[in-house]
Amino acid sequence: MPRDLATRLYFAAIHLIRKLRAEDDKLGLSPAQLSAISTLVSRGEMTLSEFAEAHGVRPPTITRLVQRLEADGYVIREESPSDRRVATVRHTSKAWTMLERGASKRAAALSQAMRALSAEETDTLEHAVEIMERIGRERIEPR
Amino acid sequence: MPRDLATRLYFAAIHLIRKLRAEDDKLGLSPAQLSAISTLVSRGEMTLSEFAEAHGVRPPTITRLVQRLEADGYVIREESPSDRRVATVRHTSKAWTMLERGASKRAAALSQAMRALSAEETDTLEHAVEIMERIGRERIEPR
DNA sequence: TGCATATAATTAGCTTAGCTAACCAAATTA
DNA sequence: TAATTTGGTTAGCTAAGCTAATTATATGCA
Repeated sequence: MPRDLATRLYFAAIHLIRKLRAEDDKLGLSPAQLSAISTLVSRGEMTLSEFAEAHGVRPPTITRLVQRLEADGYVIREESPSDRRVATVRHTSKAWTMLERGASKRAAALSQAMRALSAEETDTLEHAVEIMERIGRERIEPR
Repeated sequence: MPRDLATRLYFAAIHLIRKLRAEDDKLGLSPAQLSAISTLVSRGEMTLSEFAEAHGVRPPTITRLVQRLEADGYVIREESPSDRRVATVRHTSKAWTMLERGASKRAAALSQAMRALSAEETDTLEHAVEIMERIGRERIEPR
């Protein structure tokens, strides 16, 4: 197994997420929908192109995702008055409420594992999450 | 945005992964295939049921995934001699080589972000990854 | 022994998420 | 004004996930 930090972080993140996915099923949202909503909530209103970039997918994928999320009441689409080609999206209060509800489910699912952590380990994780959040927001340029 | 640690860790992990996904495309493997291979490599030979559980999917999904991975030369299936219902899987050297190759791609993609980290932040991340790896291996019981 | 039940995996058939290519409509530029 | 560029959508495909039903082998018990 490759041992560089980037790779270990990557696979640790993947496996952790796959573990928790079952919990999210109970919210009635797919992983992609949940991830998209969390991006929108943390970054605020965006155009569809910006949303696609932030979510890491191609435009057609965002078009369909937003159609679904709008139909389900999690986001609102608006046409830009200045440029009629452009559409913007923002989240609804329902989206926020849903994330809150999911938070308690995930916390419950992780509570056993989390309880076993020392205060020092919790601090480490806390700090690491800040770093990961920062990296996750950065743009990685294609080569 | 909900602010408990479990949720922040979860979304930070999701967004980080989605960022790096484009890199993995170049390996010619889907995220699910890559994740499955990394699980198999780190845990060693397993039955299909165990593999499904470890990978976090239902049996039919593993059946198809393994068919694909076997056809592509990343895993080998074997029938259990003691119980003819059971099949086991293990990874090939090709799987290992591919992970190595992916590691350098990811490292390159992250290098910009990683270079910006202080030694102390790298340490924090290193330690946090160990914790995440541990949590990721634990079984989360359904309720 | 022999039948009933349990277990491991597969097959069938569905939905969602991703992609590229092709397209439409609005904005910009020559 | 015509040509080009840009933002988004449509069409059509593949892969990954699911549940329900099926097949084949093991196990348990009368």
